[in-house]
Amino acid sequence: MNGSVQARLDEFIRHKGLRRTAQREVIVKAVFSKDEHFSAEELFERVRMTCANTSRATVYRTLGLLVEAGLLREIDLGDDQTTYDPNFLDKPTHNHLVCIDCGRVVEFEDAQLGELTACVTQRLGFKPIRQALKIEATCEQLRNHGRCPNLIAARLSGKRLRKKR
Amino acid sequence: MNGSVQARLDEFIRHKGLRRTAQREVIVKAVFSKDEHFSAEELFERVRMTCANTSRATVYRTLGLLVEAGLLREIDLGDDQTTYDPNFLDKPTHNHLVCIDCGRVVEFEDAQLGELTACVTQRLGFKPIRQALKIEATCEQLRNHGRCPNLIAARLSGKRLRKKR
DNA sequence: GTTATTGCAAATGATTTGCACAAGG
DNA sequence: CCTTGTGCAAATCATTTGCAATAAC
Repeated sequence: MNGSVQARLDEFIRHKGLRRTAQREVIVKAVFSKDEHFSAEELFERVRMTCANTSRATVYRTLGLLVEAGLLREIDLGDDQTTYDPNFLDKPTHNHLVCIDCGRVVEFEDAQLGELTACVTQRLGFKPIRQALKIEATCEQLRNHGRCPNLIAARLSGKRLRKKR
Repeated sequence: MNGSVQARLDEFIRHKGLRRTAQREVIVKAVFSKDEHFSAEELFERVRMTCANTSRATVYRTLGLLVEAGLLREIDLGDDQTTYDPNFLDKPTHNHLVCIDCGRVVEFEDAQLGELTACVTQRLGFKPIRQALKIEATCEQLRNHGRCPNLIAARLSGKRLRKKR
């Protein structure tokens, strides 16, 4: 899959008359090396481990490029920084549940949901392009027991804790 | 309705051992005088028309208070500033469609949607607290004719244009 | 050789905060 | 009075941008 991403980015780059660079390659690898959500700063740190000479500015610029190319999506988790989600290539229509207790993010897909929003959108006179559902919820495990080690969530993908300023 | 908001805020203020002030009253009036979405800056300007001596800081602080009291909701419209939505008292479960062409925001309610997300949430082992669905779409009118004076949208509420930086 | 790209540091812009003064209860 | 609220200006902090140097093609 990683390879396919590179290919699709190359295509995009060629199409727009842009250029392949070492930095972009490193950054793309870092972005798609995990299925975790991340912030620009976190990505910057991850990139720095591999390639010491890559600037924050280039990370930001490349993120913009990936989003424009449709390979990466910005999502809103309710905090002050933009979160990036690399999983839309695999699951183009997934949505997010955020645990208010621990901040864990659970991705889920639901076919009915897509149909429903398509319906609503057309009824209003529009053509649906994309949708984002964010559910905020509390963890049942936490209420019943002490902690929030939600097993289901652990099995699913996104599981990053986030701090509000 | 405006009166009821003041009453609910007073209750909240008393409960928390806070104080009623002229500024808070002015700001609350400005917030709930229209059903339009707004940014902190826009509200600040609106408040300034009535009451010249109210600072931006107080506007921000009061917005925080209203959100905490559950009278006002922050929503994400995809731009860089927080948008506030005063319509959740009347329509506690409404969601938003954003027209990509013109930035217009249309509010809509859908009972099925609520049931569906409640279902999904429980299936994942959580207790739903709140949800936010944002649909991004293009205007059919625009594609067929020249402009985007979508009649349906005009009839519904939120209709503020927003600028990306 | 052109033209896009990068790194750096400075700029931006929304939001927050420290503090001395004002005002609610 | 005692504590919370306010205005002001300065501080934050994520993100963007101008620019000279560097590297694709």
